[in-house]
Amino acid sequence: MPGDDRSERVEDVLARLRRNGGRVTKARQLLLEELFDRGGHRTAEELAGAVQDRAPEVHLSTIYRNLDELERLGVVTHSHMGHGPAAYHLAETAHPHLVCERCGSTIDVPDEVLGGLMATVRRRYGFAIDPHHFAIPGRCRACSGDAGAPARG
Amino acid sequence: MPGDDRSERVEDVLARLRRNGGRVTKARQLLLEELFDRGGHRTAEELAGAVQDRAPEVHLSTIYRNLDELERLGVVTHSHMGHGPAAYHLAETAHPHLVCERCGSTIDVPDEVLGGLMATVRRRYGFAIDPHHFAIPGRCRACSGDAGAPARG
DNA sequence: GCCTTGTTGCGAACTGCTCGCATCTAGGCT
DNA sequence: AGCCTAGATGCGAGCAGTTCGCAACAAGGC
Repeated sequence: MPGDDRSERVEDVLARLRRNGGRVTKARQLLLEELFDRGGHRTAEELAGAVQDRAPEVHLSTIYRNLDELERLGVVTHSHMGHGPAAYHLAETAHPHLVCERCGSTIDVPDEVLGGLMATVRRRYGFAIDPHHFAIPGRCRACSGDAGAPARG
Repeated sequence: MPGDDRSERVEDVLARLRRNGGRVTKARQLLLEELFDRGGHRTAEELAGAVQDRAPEVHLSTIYRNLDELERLGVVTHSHMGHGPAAYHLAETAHPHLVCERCGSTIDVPDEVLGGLMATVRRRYGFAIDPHHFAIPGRCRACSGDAGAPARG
């Protein structure tokens, strides 16, 4: 079972939190369990929903605050996926995203796909791209095939 | 004077608008003049301000609606520059942007900088990147030099 | 000039997120 | 076990950016 690994990791983060003068609360525990359990990208709202299944009193603003805190600790990061809400995920599993502007589907790509661009931009402009913070918009295979009416501007 | 050229281009768009069953209104005229006159990237609010200098009654929502309309006509596009408001500009002058997450400065780069990435992603995933719709975040030369406290998360 | 229909001004609504504040509680100290 | 204090929470209000509904308005074909 990877569950043990999971709770070990959760404990780990909670310990780090405590060492930094933070406290271990139910909201934090549940949020971390969610994050380590299911991984993937989830919006703050989705995470709040999942946490609220087990502790309905946890407020969305608490989720945001805790995600912020965890981001400061380097445990999670968020990426902006197109026009909608941001997606949060474990920092260690971060990777660039392609998101289709028409159907909304996302494709996870390995870091190395951006390697060339990052090198070029660093060389030419001294600019260090943050490859995970934003999604790369465009049209997926299916949606660039049919030139039909766009699903959204 | 490039003014002649400008008003010619404005007339052109207005004619196209009319041909599509649209009407030429003061708000549209002024907005187009702003866009063709100064170019660059400007937020809806900035454009509204500029238009309102000459016609104070023009409402921000009218600016949004007209920018939408002009986008549908292919005259303007918008890009999302980091966390703030969107930047609108003439479609013909669109180009990718690098924006520094720390100091907010932006660097305009030529399309060809993204050429390699676009080719790779098209080949590997059949995904057609829209290179202008989102800014590429990271750290500019100055801000990646000093590793100091980030100006924002 | 008239009429039709696209456009406008206005404010209210909406989304995604942040803040202020009174209350609560984790957890170190005893 | 109980106390205390500072961090965390719940809640609602607030905010930025944008969209919407609607009655009033006006462009431009007739």
